[in-house]
Order: sequence, then structure tokens, then C-alpha cells
Amino acid sequence: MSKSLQAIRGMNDVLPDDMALWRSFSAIVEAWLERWGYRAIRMPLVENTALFRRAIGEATDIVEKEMYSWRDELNAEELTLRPEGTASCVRAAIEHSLVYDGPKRLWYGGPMYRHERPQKGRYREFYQYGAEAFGFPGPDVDAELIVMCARLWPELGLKGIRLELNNIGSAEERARHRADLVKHLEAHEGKLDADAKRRMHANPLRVLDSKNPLVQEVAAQAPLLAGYLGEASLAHFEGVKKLLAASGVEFTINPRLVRGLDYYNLTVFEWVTDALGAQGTVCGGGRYDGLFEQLGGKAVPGVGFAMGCERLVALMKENPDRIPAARPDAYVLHQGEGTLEVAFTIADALRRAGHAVVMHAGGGSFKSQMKKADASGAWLALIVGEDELRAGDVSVKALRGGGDQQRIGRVRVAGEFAAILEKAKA
RNA sequence: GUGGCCGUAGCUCAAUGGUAGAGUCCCGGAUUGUGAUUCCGGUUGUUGUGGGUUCGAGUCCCAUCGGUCACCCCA
Repeated sequence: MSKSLQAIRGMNDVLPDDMALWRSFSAIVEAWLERWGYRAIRMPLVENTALFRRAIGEATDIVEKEMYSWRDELNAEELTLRPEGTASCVRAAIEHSLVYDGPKRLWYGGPMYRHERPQKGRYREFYQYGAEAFGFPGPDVDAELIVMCARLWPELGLKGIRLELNNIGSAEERARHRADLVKHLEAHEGKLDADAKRRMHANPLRVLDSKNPLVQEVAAQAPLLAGYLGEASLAHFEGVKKLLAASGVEFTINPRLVRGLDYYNLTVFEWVTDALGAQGTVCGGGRYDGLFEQLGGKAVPGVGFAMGCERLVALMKENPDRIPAARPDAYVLHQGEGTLEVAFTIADALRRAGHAVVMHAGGGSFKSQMKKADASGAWLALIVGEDELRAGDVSVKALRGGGDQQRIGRVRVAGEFAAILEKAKA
């Protein structure tokens, strides 16, 4: 084992048995995104490091210690494997003037990279689907994105995913709150632990999340952001809540909900489950109206979410009956001089007619070929032996119940196969 | 990044410091051409890796790699 190479820590192979579930997950999610009017976009996995530093924020954990960054000496560039998708998506929208002719709804999917200690539901390479709506300032699209998710969970067969919501106000409101918050923290610096002190100026909102009881005491008396929210912010949030209520989507307000990326404002939300231990957030997002300008574009409002595929697939795994069995229509076996060519061309003809056909390869006794046919999960076994070869026939045997073995002329197989298959499945 | 627990056959797991095992899977056989059930037989391995203690280490110690859980963080 030690001499053989291993996958990079926190970066996982997905084996064929699991890929069946992954592909069905992807098919459901992608169809759902398209159905809601979101259009696919694809961005590179590698971007300039500066993009993430500017978008996500210098003081965030992601930028401080989780990015895979390196210097590409060939071009003298600082590069980073993307830790999330929103920054790239906004960069692409600015670069290609995507909102020139009006607002846009976009989605993307693919791997993201963060150098964290791996844990269940937390990997160094992990897949996300993200949806972003650019150019819509109103609360309706915030609500649309949230309701969208609410409708997806049942399609994936998932229950017990609850919605947490918060309003973190505008940049100006947060700046005023933040100034007062820092003052408050400074006044009680003696009670803060090292972590809280470090964050006090860099990311004071995070201090409120501390689990240290002494720090909590300080946090409990800290000025609340809610007291700094102006009419516009409150109205926006009311608008979101009204549409959620109209859609029958339940939520809890979590005033502690602070997203770990600096670009958010107004609406932030997380979809959370208790079934995954400490990594319970299955989808998270919010509004980021300042991000376009921060990245050098015109002022364009944005709102979006990203969902963690590994976590959702893990939840789907708990309902094994939803895992689709991929079975071929037929398994073709052959034995005897001259049978291979006949079997081979029959398999070819059936595939050209649209059927899923596995051709036995590698020889073996008749018995072992039958075993492989059964193990393949195929509905039918097609047998070309010496008898069939002489008679110009193929034997068709149903492997999953349904009907006796029959022989049919091999020129008729392609034409009659669909009917035979249907009968075998009945 | 910090701490706890764990690493034995492809998989799931046994083995008081004293000869590494079971189930499953896989392969072969049970009248010459028929699977899934049943019966019989067979192969599974540098016990994650590298050191150390010991007459003797899967077992004890150290390191390292990996997994897992919690902290942290987030999807």
C-alpha cells in the first residue's frame, strides 16, 4: 500500500456504484435549474488569486488559510484553485458584459477546492451547484431562489432540511453597526479570548458566534445589527418573507447567521439538516449587491446560492430505494467455432436500434458466461451457440422472470427485440 | 490548524504478547449448452507504512500516512 500512489487527501474517487446515484442527482438538479429559467455557464477552475482575495475578503478563513494558491512561474502569475463559484461567475459576467441587455439567471456546477481538514461532508475537493441572478434588485428573486430550493428537496427525496434566514442589511448599515460593535468589543477586551481578539477588527461579526461563555457574555450585550437597519433594508426583507409565506415555505430567523464570505448583504440564508453531524449546511447563499463594483464592474445587484453535492448525495444515500439500478437490456453470450462473429454483429445491430447491450468478452465456460449475464443485471440473455449457429437462430432467455426461453431467427432479432424486452420487463 | 477514536483478505469483521481466521465476493465442480437458490472444493494478506521494546508484536511504545468524530469553518 505504501508503495502505491494514493489519491490526494480530501479528494475522493467516486466509484461506479456511487456514480449511478451522482448522475441521477445531477440529472434532477440540472433539469430543475433549467426549469426555473437558469442558464448554464462554465468558468475555469483556476483564477487569479486576486479575484478571490477581493471578492471573498482578506480576513475570511477561506482566503486566510484555505486556498490552494501558487505562483505560475511560466507566466509570473499568482493563481488559485477556485474555493467557490460566485466570484468567478461575477468576473465572467463583467468580462463578457452579460448583463448589458438585461438581468440574467445563471447556473454552474463543478468542483471547488479548500484546504481544510477533511471530515464527513467536508472535503478538499468538493462539488457544488450554484445559481446566481444578476441585475435583479428586488426581494422577489431572493424569494425565488429560496423557494426553488424548497421545491428541489422533495424531488431528491429529501426531508428534514430546514431554512434559516437573516437580514444583514446594507454595507453602510453594517459599517455603522460594525464600528459600534468594535467599540463595544474593545471596551470589554479583557473578557475576549485570543481568537476573538484577533477577529475583533478583521471580522467582528464572527466574534458573536463564539462558543466561549465569557465571549458570549460580551456578545450578548453587544449592539444588534437589527437596530441599525434602515427602512429600505427592512422593507426588502419583509418582501422576501411575504413571498416565502405566500409559497408556504417555512423558515426560522437566525440573527446569528453570518456568512463566511464578505460580499453578502441584505438576505442571507442556509438550508440545514441534522442528519450529517457537524457539516449540516447543505445549501447556502444570499444577496451580494456590491460585488460587481468590488470586482471593477458597474453596479449590478446579485443574489445566489451554492449547494454541496457530496452532502446532498450523502442524504440521498439514506433512501437506498431511490438509487436507480442501471441494467442492460441484454447480455450476449457465445460459445463455439464461428459464434463470436454472429454474436458480435447481433449486439452491434441491437445497439444501433437503441438498446443497451453488453457483449460477453474474455471467454469462459457456458456456465460462467451465464453467471456473468446474471451478474450484469441484464433483462435478457442472448445465446449464440453451435446449435443456434447451424439453425441461424438466437436463443433468448429472460433472466428476471417472465417467460420461457425461445429461439428466433437471427435476422428477426433486431426487429422483434423491443417487444420481447417489454414482455420480459412485465 | 488542535484534540479523541480507528487502520487485519476486494468488502464486513474475528484473533490473552505465542502457527493470521470467519462470512461475503471471486474461481472451479455437482452427466456432455443455461444464471440467481442448494451442496462440495479452492485462492485470497509484506496485519497502512517506518522505526523501537521483547526470546517472540496484528496486539505494547514512537513517528508517519490515511479514515473518522469534535473544535473550527462552510457547501
